[in-house]
Amino acid sequence: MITIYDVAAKASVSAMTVSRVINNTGKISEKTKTKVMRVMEELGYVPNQTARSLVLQQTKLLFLLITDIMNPFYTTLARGAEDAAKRSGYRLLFGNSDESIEKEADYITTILTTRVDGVLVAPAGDPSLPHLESLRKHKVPFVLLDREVPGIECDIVLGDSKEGARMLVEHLVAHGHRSIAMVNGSSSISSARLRMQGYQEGMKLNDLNVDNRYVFETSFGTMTDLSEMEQWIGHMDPPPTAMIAGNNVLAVEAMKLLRDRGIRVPEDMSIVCFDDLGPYSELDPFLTVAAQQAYQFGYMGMQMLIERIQERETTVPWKKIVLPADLMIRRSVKDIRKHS
Amino acid sequence: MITIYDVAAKASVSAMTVSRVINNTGKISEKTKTKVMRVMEELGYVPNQTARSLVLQQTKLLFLLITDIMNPFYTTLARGAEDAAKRSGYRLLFGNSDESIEKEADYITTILTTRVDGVLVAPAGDPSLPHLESLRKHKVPFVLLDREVPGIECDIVLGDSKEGARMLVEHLVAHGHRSIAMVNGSSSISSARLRMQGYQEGMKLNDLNVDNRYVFETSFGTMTDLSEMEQWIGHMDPPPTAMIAGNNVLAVEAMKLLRDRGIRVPEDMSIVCFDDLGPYSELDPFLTVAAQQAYQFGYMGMQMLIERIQERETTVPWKKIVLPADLMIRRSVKDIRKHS
DNA sequence: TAATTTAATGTTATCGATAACATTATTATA
DNA sequence: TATAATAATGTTATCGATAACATTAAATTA
Repeated sequence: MITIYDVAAKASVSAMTVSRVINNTGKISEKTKTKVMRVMEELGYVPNQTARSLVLQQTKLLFLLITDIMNPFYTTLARGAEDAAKRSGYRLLFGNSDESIEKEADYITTILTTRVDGVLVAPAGDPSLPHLESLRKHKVPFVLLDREVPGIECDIVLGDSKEGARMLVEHLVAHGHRSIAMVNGSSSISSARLRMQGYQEGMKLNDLNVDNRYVFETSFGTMTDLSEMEQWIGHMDPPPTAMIAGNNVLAVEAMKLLRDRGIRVPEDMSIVCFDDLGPYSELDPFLTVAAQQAYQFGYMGMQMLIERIQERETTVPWKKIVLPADLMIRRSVKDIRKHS
Repeated sequence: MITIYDVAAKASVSAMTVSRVINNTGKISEKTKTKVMRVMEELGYVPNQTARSLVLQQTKLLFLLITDIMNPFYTTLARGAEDAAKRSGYRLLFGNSDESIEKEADYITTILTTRVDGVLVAPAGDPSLPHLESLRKHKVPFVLLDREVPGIECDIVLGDSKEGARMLVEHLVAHGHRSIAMVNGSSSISSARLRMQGYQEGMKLNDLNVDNRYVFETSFGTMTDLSEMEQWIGHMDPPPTAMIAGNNVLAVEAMKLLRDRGIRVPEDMSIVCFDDLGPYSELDPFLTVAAQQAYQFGYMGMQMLIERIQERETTVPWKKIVLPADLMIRRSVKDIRKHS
């Protein structure tokens, strides 16, 4: 491997001079600069980031930990994070916890040993607390995405889950629905809890009662076992006229199960959900969704992280950004009002 | 930051002894081992991977470079690669070139400076050649995914693009279609070229002629400008009865454009494509596809890469794995045969 | 021209770990 | 008990870069 010393020797200068040329620091004469650059070119020299990181005590690496790489919400978010990282000269490492606390634990270890400069993390849920405490203890700056974790204070980018869910209820009610079910992710996840609250509040505001048999809790993740959900969908009697899904994955899965039973969307059942489907929003039944600004989650989160890293002051208060959800009305809700 | 020396001091041993405990090498007495482990625990010591990488001359980091993080083919592939990497104790860095040679160049620089142990790369196209030559020159082992690059010999995992395309033609012909269009990715990408060849051969085998007005070339990537494609779709006269898309993204985009013009799938136009839609294959129009084994691409590619890294012999010949495409017949093709 | 800046380059120590060799402690054998 | 063998631990050099300080060369000023 070509090192800075090989370059130095061939250019008949010291390693330090080469270093100065590379980093454009200090004073170097035009002549030696040109000579060194030519030699670097000739030898195909590439600086060793590992050695650099060791002495500089920074890796210029950031880490993005998401919970479901198959979910367009997170891939879009990843694009945003990537763009923001690149703009500031950081490179991005990346991991996928699959909504599992155990896999998340592995990644936390990786993060600590890799000495990344900072972490963007969508936590698997409330049990992520010890992981975050571990990051805090080792002074690794981090920003949470999408989910709060009780017990930890930090920078965070959130969606307005409660208001979004209320909005979805209102939309259904406005189209005449009064019997509305809810499939949601685990209640150990803050966004799921808030969506549930928004659903309940929305129902109450419209004098509708929340029937627990119409509420089902499972996992937000792709590739989850669907048998229990299938049971639930088949056993609601009488069936609701509409359903809210806690995220896009659940909506698509619910739809699949409904179709298996010969129930059509939206003719026999209306469905709305949180999060858009990315490029697949164009596929029938054209889901009506409370779209979250996935790209912004990643981009703004990354900006906050980088600011925090570059911050010398440790006294700056934690920042919290709440992004509104945007109702995209498409075609998965049937109007069942009795028109006058 | 807690270093190995802090641990050594507190445990009243040398750094080397601590190192031996960490790596479980050499001989250490039970007593000191326990003591050192307790001290590490107490101090919350985590080894510095950067320092370790510098002396060991390996990072235990691998890099996966894909061309479209929004495409379920690549996210599924990424899952496979991640699983295989983890099984062998490697961590995975990740980048998204967005089908752009320029962004790819940036990532190549990152890869070289980061001194990763190996790279899995889905090249942006034939112009990726210098990037691969650069990896080769710096002795970074790599495995190509999905696309060949003329001029470079290496390990590679491919899909059987030509046969897959022929299969799609056959399927359409079997349903009475004789006027079949093709939207494809750039011909500077080997898989796109082979799919085009498969299409042409399939047509000839059925005594159908390939009308160039029915063939359109654009980019495989999500978020590409669609105006030219829109033009093309609107100007085919007479319109074909069926269309083959070079990948899933193009199929979805084509469908969107068709719908904008009031053309229904499959009633007015049949569509088939390469690559499945992941979780979104359940959304109408239930695309009939030549599904590639995306997860296997990632998993097997990663295995080949790791074998190559651990290989001491440099004489082992390059390996080439060709995975067959699997025809998933769903509902996007209309049967237009005149039944007897 | 000598003295003083300032520009240009070099030397040494360091980051945190481990390899290779060195030493000391312990046990087994003669 | 002396000696060899082995177990346990320690010391030093090294990976490739850069910071901090040191030195030399060139330019400026008195």
